Amino acid sequence: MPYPWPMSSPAPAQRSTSAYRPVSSQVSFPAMEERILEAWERDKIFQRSLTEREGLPEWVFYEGPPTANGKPGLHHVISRSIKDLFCRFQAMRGHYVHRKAGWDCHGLPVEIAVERELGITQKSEIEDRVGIEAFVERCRESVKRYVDDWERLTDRIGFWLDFDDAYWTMDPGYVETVWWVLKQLWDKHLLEEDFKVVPYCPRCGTSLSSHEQHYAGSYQTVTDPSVYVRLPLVNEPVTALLVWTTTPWTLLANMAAAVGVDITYARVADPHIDGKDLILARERVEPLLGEGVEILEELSGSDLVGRRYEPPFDFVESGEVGHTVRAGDFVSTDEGTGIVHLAPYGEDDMVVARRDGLPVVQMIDSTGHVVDTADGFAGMWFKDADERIVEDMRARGILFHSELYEHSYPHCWRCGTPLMYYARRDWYIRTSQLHDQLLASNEAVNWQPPTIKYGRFGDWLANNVDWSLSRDRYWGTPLPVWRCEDNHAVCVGSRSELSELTGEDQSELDPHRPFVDRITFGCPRCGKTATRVTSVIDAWFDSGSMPFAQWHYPFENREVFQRRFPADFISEAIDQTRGWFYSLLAISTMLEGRSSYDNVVCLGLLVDTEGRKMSKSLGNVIDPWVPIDESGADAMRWLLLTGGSPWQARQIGVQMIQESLRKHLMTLWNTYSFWVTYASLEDFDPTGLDIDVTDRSETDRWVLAELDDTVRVVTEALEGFDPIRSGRRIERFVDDLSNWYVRRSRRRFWNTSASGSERGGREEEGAVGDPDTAAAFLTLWECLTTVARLTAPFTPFVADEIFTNLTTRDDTAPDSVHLADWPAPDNVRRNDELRVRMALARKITTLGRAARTEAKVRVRQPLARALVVLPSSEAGQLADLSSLVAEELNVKSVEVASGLEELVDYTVKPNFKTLGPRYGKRVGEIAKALAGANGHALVRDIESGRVATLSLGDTEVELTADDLDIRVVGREGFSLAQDGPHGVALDLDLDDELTDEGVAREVVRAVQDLRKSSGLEVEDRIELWLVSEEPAPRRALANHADYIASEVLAPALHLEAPADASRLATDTIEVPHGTITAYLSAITPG
RNA sequence: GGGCCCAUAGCUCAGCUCGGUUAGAGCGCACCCCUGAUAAGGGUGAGGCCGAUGGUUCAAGUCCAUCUGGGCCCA
Repeated sequence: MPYPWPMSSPAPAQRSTSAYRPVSSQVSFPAMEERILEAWERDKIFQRSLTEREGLPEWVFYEGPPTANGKPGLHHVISRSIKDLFCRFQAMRGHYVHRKAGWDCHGLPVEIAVERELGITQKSEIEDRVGIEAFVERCRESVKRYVDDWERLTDRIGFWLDFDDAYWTMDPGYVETVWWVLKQLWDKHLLEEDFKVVPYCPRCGTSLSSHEQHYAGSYQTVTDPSVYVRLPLVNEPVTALLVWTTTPWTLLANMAAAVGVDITYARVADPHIDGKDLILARERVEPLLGEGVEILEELSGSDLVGRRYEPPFDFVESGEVGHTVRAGDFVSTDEGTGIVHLAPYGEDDMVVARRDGLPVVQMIDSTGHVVDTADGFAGMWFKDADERIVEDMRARGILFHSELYEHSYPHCWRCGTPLMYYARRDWYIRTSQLHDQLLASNEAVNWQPPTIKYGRFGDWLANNVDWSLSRDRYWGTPLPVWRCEDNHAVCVGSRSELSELTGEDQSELDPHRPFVDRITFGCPRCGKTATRVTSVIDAWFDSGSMPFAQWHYPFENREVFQRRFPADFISEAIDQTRGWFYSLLAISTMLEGRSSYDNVVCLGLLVDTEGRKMSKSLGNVIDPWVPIDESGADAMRWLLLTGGSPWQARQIGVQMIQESLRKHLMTLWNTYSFWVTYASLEDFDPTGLDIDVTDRSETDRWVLAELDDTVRVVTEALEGFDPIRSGRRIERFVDDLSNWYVRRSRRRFWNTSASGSERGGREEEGAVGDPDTAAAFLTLWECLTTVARLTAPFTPFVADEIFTNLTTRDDTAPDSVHLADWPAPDNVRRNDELRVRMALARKITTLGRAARTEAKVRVRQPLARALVVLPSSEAGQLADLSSLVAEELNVKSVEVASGLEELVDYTVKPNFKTLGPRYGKRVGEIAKALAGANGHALVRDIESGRVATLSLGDTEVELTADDLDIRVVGREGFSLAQDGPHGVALDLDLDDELTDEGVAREVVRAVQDLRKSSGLEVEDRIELWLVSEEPAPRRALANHADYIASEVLAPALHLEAPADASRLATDTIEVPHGTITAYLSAITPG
């Protein structure tokens, strides 16, 4: 049998009842994953993970629909992995977990991509040059363009999602449900038209909702002119109002100036122009003009109200009240001058304009350019006009001061154009009326991490403003409102309703522009022709309607909707707080009076190794296919899911993924490979084998106790949506399994393997002669199959590879780990006492190794004794495990030291945890007293079970073992490895016997090396010659010939030189007091 | 300007909910071991005033306040 086996193994579910799939310790994870994907596909494992769990309680997951108009990046992998993790976990926990895919199709991002393709720079070109129908058709194509990439990546990383039954927000059925949702709101008077100042993107030609405006990255730091302008009073030309603005272009449309009626103003001399005065808030005099400026007169705000000033530009007719001072309660003296210039570009401004009847004249058109009537500025881009406006005012002497001002300013979240605030008529959802209900809905949601709930998200809800719904665009769900010339409006909630209104069958209607725009009908109230308002709606409203619209509810699937509302679980990145998390919550609160999700895992952003957020524009996005092809999806998932808090911004690099492969997955794989290698040699079959846990060795019982603890911790952590705690526990267990259990138990697995391959006829199948060997095989098998199930939600591929292979002989086992049940805790395995004892044994071992390192004595050299210092209460714990410790340290005996008091000192410190509450402030005195006390005497008292007493001047303090923290310290000249109350010293005296044994082990090692370098297989027999000139090595060889022969599988061992050494493999071995030369050749069977 | 988050070893991160006097892991580094898991693996060690200051407390990486720096969100 060749070893290692080639990796041309068959794919998983091709079961054989006779043999395990060979496992190489050198494995290509990406290739293995590809094979498993094929097997899943072939055996329909995903479908069966659903059908086989039909009837179980549902655990409802909602997929947040991505817009597939770009390639998915690594930051998408993390959220898809998290979704998959909890879905798989809950499925194995005994739930039916439906996983319907979804695609977000509508909206500005799609339109902008198409505009770029078509070279469109002006919104008007869409209607004039391209035509709405053709444009919309391009949009429809564009959203499908990257769907393949998304499906491929989703599939490759093992995120099970039902793409065949995906919802598309552009489907007529989906749109119809959205119309139905809107109609519900209409009937509740929550959908209304209103005239407001809104953030408006002049390039896209549409207003933005507040959550779009506040979308991640939309605020950018920009430098704008900050100007102070003189507005001379008409009947008192020597005096000018001083106003401040950072948007000079708004001055073109100045309509009035506002003051606070309760603010005190001051008239001061204009420092730049002799004989002229300025008026500004008294509090602003010093910050703006410096100290020591003489106040010529104090005025109250109300004194100023009504006074007329000369406008900065004469494009706006003053009328009755234009260009006069108005009262405004929003005026503050925190910055500026305390006098606010009013223009139709601010919410506050418009309130005053409406109240006082100010002249509202738009000086900027809807494309962001200055209108024709503005002589000298006409046609300029509004931001570009700033500079010329400043110069113009400077030339006319009304500019008091100008400087550059750095501040953050909102930009269009998709095209990057600076936004304008613009007074417009738009459609709104009155979410602000639902303030309390929204907060109540949020109250019932479990947020992970919890801080979002009352922090970022709660704040957002508390400051909720009406949802600006309408967009003057083309590719979106059309707002289903028709209106006649008398302003009678009808909201249409379904296609059948539209059929009734029009008297024509509209069931086949494509509910998009321009088709819906062509539909008109007689107004039900007045009979005049009603046409649709041209707006489409915010695409966030589409995705927020998905709990309803993904099922085309209520037109179909009423029962399905009931069953799958609300979701148990959703997860997206933190940038969705104002996006999907909000739209879902708002819509379901309005319709169902509650949140549409119970648990939400909110992910942090991925940042690159320089701490910058990964984004397309920075070009620092990691292509997920690179790590997938290099290290595999499991390694990537493991790192993303367990390598740090998913909700914290994290730095990720490709080399970290390789590390996670090597460190964790390879350890697991090697352990698995180890089992399969020897189980194959032994023909071991665990099926039906049952060895009572209590009948197994201490090491077996220990590892099963650790396994049981792992099951408990991982289950609890995943129930609480904590992937990091569960991942760490799995990682630790795999490490324990590999580096302690397997290392300690290795020999038990090849106990009989020397004869295994020579057995002519196979014995009873699956029989392993030695019960201890069988117990070891079974124990490791139980650990591996259980770990496979625990890690299945994290690393679905390697878990399935391990699980299917290890259960290959069990016809009753599921065909995939993903069809298996989650492991349950087992009280028979549970053994915390043993876990504590083993921890102690490992601690002593660690100290022993440190002592060896210190003494520079290699582990192969046996030593007579290890002397262990530990509290007497622990001596019993070590007793059963001392042979294990002796073996690990290669010492003949482990002795608990007594009478070592001359060799060690003790430092005794108080255990503050117990003494603190009892003695409070006096704890310090106790510590001081202990430091000066006789350590040996105290320890003697404690060790002998007496209560130690300590005198604190006036009081006696009684101390038990629990109250003291005793640490050993090696006395000078005595080498002792120590940690806390534990210490290990080694007896370094070597007699001939020990030395000889060391020589023997050195020889074994060298011969094993030689076997290997000669290309022998592990089970090959050899003929061996060992020769030395010196007496000491010769004695060692003679004494240990049998041991050496059996260790290196040398039935023929000669302690003399071979007759003809020319064709033999050879090596010279350095040993104490001489050298040994070894020659070997393989014994050919037969 | 306001809110939230973060700051722990050279690097990437745990620990903080619930305070206990010796703060952990991996990577990297140094030295060593193992050689029947082997293009692996293991051990030992060096490396931290836990961002700063102040407070609460017998006791603070952990709780509170302020500040600094970084990030995110908002005005």
